[in-house]
Amino acid sequence: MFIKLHRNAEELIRLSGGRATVGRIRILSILLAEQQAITHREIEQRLPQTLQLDRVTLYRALEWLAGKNLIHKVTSDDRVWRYHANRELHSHQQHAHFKCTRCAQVICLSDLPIERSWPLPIGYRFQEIELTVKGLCADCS
Amino acid sequence: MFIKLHRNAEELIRLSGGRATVGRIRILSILLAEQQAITHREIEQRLPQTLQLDRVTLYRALEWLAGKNLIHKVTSDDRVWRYHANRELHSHQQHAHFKCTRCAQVICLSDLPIERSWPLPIGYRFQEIELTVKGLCADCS
DNA sequence: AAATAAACGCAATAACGTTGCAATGATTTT
DNA sequence: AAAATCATTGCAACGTTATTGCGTTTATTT
Ligand SMILES: [Mn+2]
Ligand SMILES: [Mn+2]
Ligand SMILES: [Zn+2]
Ligand SMILES: [Zn+2]
Repeated sequence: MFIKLHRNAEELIRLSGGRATVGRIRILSILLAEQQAITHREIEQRLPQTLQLDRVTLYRALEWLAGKNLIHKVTSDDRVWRYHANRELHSHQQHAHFKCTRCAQVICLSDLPIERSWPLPIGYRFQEIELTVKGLCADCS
Repeated sequence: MFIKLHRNAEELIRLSGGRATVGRIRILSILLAEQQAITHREIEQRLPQTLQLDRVTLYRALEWLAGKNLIHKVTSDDRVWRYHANRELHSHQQHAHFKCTRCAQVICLSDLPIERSWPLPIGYRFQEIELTVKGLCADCS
């Protein structure tokens, strides 16, 4: 299972035209294995003891993966970025996220596509939308 | 005009059961005079030279005002809080915000009420929604 | 005017993320 | 297989936003 993700991750990285380093592969594998959007810290914790990366390296790898559209970043009111792998659905379609106000977990609401346009004042140009539903997750409610 | 806001601010503060300090009054006045949501820094800049408050005091005053529902905080992808006075419309109705991706200005889309509920996975409980439309403002587009 | 508790200012601290630069290592070329 | 190349890494320092502790000040009540 995880080995498969690992290979998949490596291929995705190569196809994006970047160097397939152990770090990048591992990070992307972790994100592919995860269903929720997780923080930099959480990714760090999921890295095996045998492969601890520097904080900075992790940040840079994530930035690179996001730039290649292999993952996306989710903003949040706690000022912490969360990262999530781009499944087929995600990559070219905007979607909403849910954040638990108690345990802070963030999930993708993949089945919640957002209309592309939105009524704005005159002269304003629409680019994208960021939507976070807040509440209690199943465990916390 | 501004003196009126000043009185209004003072009254709102007293009605909320807090001490009407010069700082709080001034801060709320500034937010009442502003149509966009502005940052801590921007509020600081709008304070008169004769009344420069400590950063911490400003943060605490804003927190207090938000707790009393006289203002609301807007989260953003630049990790900076923006603050906006609660007009009648705002206080009891959720609304969306717009952020310019070029000049970073944030405005309230007051006329864009959001449905109270939202379809969530089983077991999840809805509390509130945070919606930011991003794009270019009239000046930047 | 005195008493009281809330609010303030200052300094230190926390958290998240970024930048510069020399060392390393993945990939290509020979 | 070895050498060359340059993207990537690790480390240390830095930047920004926001928070906490604590002694002092001040708005409000008595
Ligand atoms: Mn997502
Ligand atoms: Mn608003
Ligand atoms: Zn939860
Ligand atoms: Zn703009």
